[in-house]
Amino acid sequence: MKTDNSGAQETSRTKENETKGKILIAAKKIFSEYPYHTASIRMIGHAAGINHPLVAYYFSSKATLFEEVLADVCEEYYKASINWFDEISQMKASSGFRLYIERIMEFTQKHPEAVRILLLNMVQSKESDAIPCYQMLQKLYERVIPLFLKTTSAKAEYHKIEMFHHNFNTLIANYLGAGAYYAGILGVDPHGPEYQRWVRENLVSLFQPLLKRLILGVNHDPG
Amino acid sequence: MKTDNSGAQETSRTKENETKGKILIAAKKIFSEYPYHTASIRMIGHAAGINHPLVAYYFSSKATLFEEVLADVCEEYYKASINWFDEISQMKASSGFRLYIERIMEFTQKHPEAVRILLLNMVQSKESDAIPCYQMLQKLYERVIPLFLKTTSAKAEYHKIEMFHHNFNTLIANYLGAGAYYAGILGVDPHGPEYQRWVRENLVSLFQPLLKRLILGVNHDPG
DNA sequence: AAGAAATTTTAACGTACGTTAAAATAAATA
DNA sequence: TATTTATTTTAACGTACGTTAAAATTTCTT
Repeated sequence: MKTDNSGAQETSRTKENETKGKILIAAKKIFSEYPYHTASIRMIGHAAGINHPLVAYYFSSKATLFEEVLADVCEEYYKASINWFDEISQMKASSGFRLYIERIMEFTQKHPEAVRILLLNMVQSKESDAIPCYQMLQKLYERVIPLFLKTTSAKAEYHKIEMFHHNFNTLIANYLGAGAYYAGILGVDPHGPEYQRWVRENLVSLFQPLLKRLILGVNHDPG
Repeated sequence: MKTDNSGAQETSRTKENETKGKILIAAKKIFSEYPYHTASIRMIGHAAGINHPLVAYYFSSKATLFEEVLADVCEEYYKASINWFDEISQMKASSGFRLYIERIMEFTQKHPEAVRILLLNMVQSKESDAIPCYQMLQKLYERVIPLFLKTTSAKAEYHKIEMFHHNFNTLIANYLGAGAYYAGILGVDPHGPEYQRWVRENLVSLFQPLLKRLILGVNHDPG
């Protein structure tokens, strides 16, 4: 049995946690490579180096495993976000924004799972066969808005800030999560510095001016 | 046999074309609801009201059928684009852009297939199990850039115009193709006028100022 | 109307899926 | 050490997949 985790023996839980951990790591990898309905327990078992029915011993179903992975990567992303905003809180808007983009790009290169899982499962087919925990995907970026508000003390109406946020996160998610698509069009290597530079320059030049106006609360474009 | 289509009898091809047409319509629907590897010949057969092996009688493989559907929707989109640019060619930039967005939104509401197929298959898992005709997806929007250049006589460097184009098309594809995701976050109906208004207002306010500068060839933000 | 050709149906192939059950092994307890 | 418990392996279930082959049916040609 794997219930009853209350205190006492520590060594006894080692084996279980080891295997469960291996499964979670493998599942994170597979679910960030294939959409939920294409990713399979067998792939995950193979990636974890175990027999696939062992997955069922630790997770009651595929949906449960997916939920746990999703909660993991969302939390990981949220905690990183807190750090980024903390780091730029004393900087001026323009340089702070540049650094924020730098951080989010570094992070996504190291931990592409959140953004990939989002892109792979965002487009729903039918309500009936929706992926588990769809709301968690919807909250992935949404939770960051309060951090933005607190750090920047932006004066613009919430409506405008929300738009900015969706635009920025949608673009960065696509450019970093579907790099092969865009880099292919641009004719560069999706993992090379050229593409990274393109994404950075693009996002900065598009959003930097807008961000300034959001923070000041200026309504219209001055051009 | 279904080869030998050379002239002469017209009536003899009726039945074949009818069924083939039904399959193409059904395939377009299914491929725009499910990613390539999740969509199935059986689903398509069911949607077309025929036995699924009959699909194999008209299309040599699932990949071939997908390619034909993809070529169809891409051509449909490209032809529509020509009309939009034609319509706005004599207008001033700001009102022309508004109308362009209006047209692209109308079109996508009526023909969501291109944008949905793009979003559903854009994120590649492995080169090994890539979806067929991935390049066609990559060319979907790219082909429109020359139309933009010709119509607007934009003065900015190609690099900047290309960025604008990817940003605009990525956002509109996501907002229109994954409406359930964003409308869910915003708390509105993805098919209602509220959401449509949000997308329109958002895109216009983000890209309108930038477009003006692209056409004039001004390099930096005046804010 | 008879025969040939095109179209549709039925049946089946090998493979993969998520999940369950039971057997086999490893670890902990007494 | 004996035995109970936890973990892992093996085998199997029912279902769905793309594709092929062979029958059955419809349509066209003569």
